[in-house]
Amino acid sequence: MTRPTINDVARAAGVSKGAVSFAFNNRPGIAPDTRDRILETARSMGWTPSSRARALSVSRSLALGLVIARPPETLRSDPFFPSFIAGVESVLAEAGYALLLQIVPADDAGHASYRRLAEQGRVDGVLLTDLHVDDDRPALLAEVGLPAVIVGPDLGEAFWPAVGVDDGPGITAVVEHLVGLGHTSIAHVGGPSAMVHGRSRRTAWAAALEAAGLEPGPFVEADFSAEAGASATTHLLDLAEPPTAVVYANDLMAMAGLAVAVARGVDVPGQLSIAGYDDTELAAHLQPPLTTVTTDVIGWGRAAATRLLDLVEQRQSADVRLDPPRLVVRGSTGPAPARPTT
Amino acid sequence: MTRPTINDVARAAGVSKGAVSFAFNNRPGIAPDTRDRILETARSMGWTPSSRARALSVSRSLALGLVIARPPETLRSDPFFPSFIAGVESVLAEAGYALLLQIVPADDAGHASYRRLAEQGRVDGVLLTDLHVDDDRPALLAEVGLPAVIVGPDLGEAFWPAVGVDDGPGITAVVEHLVGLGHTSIAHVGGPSAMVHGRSRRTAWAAALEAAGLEPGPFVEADFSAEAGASATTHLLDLAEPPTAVVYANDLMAMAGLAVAVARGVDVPGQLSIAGYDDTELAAHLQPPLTTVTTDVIGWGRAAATRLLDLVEQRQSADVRLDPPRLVVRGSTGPAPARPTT
DNA sequence: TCCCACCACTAAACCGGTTTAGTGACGAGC
DNA sequence: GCTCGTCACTAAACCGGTTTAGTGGTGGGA
Repeated sequence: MTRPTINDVARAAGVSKGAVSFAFNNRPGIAPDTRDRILETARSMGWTPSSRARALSVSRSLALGLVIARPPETLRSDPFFPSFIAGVESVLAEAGYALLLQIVPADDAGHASYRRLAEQGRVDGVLLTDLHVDDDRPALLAEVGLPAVIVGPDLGEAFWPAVGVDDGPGITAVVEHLVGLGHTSIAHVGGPSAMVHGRSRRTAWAAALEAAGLEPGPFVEADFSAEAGASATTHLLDLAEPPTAVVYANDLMAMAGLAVAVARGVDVPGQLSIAGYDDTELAAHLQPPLTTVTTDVIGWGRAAATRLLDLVEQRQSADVRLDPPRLVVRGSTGPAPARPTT
Repeated sequence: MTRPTINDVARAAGVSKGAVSFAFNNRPGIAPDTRDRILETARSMGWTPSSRARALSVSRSLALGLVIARPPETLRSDPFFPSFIAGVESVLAEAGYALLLQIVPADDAGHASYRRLAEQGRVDGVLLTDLHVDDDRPALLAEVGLPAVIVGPDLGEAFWPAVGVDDGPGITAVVEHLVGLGHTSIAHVGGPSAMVHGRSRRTAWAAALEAAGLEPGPFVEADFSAEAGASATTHLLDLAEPPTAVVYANDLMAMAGLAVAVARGVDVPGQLSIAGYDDTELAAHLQPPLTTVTTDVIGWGRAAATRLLDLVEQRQSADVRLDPPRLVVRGSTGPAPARPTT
């Protein structure tokens, strides 16, 4: 009943365990028919090398880590991670690696988790997400000697390579779309400016407005949550001169904002155009359906995993090109109203 | 630079490596002051036992597995897993275990993944989610000798223990709430009847109607997706005698259904009451806000992890009581219209 | 005083692979 | 005929812990 070991296979095939190992990792020094005999014996006994033993002898864990330091509530509605992980997984499975996932309270941004993973030698490298503007995790990882790949736009100054689509062009496309519809007062409800993807979207929004020769519209900093999206929207609609269009940093805030507008009797898109970011499943099924930006998150996961594997296995890695974010126009955006909403 | 090993610590403390191991796993046979000296030496050298080496010598992986066999698209909007995993994680971290996550295409329900995890000895046990009515994974896991805990309602007949709140009472509460509002034609848009949590919700709905002395309302089988929720709703509203209330098996379908109703000019809740299940973050921020059912998913994750740990460590495990699902009444449900919608 | 039990600790085996050093057989070259 | 190199393989060390068997010293009881 107990799993066979390499010794059992060696004995059954009448060779030394070294030979079995050689045959399995097809290295030279084993005659073709001996190799075949060994592999066939192993197959018939149902033997697969124990990753525990392998990990110890090759001094690697054969596992990568992903630490998500966030309160689970904000994770519940995040459309990013499942797809991202699926992409990561598809690469790791092929390479014989496993993914270790930790979801921890946001307290210390997961520092303790990273430290533990490194000290215990649980993983050979980690993926770094949700990067903050002055994130000290890269330094921490450099200190404990854990290779990492930053998931998100490349900041240039980083210790580690970054993989990710720049979200700027997506926001730019949204703004250009709205400008094309005649809007001149385009607001932005952003994520926390302490977070990289909060800041980069805001920057792109501001830059696109400037490029179009428009005044910067009103900006409200929120935190990607529905609650914050709703109150930001209330705030915007209460302005003396409310914007005719709002670009939200994610779908969740946009959807909550849409509900607020509807509840106040503001016609969308007649009086107010609304755009999100993420292309959540629900976005297409709202009333009106939400104009938003879609990204190839699975491909992103694949790219990040590939890059990190190259890093831990000390391979040279090719630069991957990811599909840029793509604007999806739906019913929540329309021509600017003839005169400002009253 | 390279991590110290137990040998380095032993040498530095002037003892054998066995003594260091004893001190760390506080077993008898080490004098208190010797123990203190060893621990202090280890601390000052920053030594932590390598989980690779530990795993090999104790013949356990010190890791549990979670395989999610679903297309990532349907996972994107699933509010369950992040919270669930957070709960699991909180227990595992304390016990020194790690969580191995695999998200794989739905092809073979993850059979290959389970087999691989077992053969390679990657994990000591797995959590089984998304159980199908005639699921063969329990048999597979029994065959490969991998302990498991089924996440979901206990079916009684299973090979392995099950942990999870019964979702029946939640649906029952929704139906009773609607009956109390005077509804007599209450429809259900369910999940796939091939899935346990699809079937159990439908059964609860039918039973609650019968208990209230009502005719079974119309039922549409869907697949938990927004798309399916929308078309099911269209179908229901097209009936000669449309229902005055619809109970959806999850929030996503309910929200899509709500949008369909609004688009058709059906007043919610004036002409049609709508209820979901999950208490998604967005539910409270729709217009009208969605009546739904909330569950303590984090506690659920904790309970499942605890149970599985007890199983792999061969401990007796106490039966945990989970908070039952709780009805959250919001604006999408209201008194039944005086006469059927026309 | 001698014996025994017990305590604190060490030496070595073990987990199951990978990897290095070494060995015997065989053929080629001078 | 002897040496050398190569091939196919084996024996043993090694990864870094845990665990078992064994050992020396001390105290108590007869």
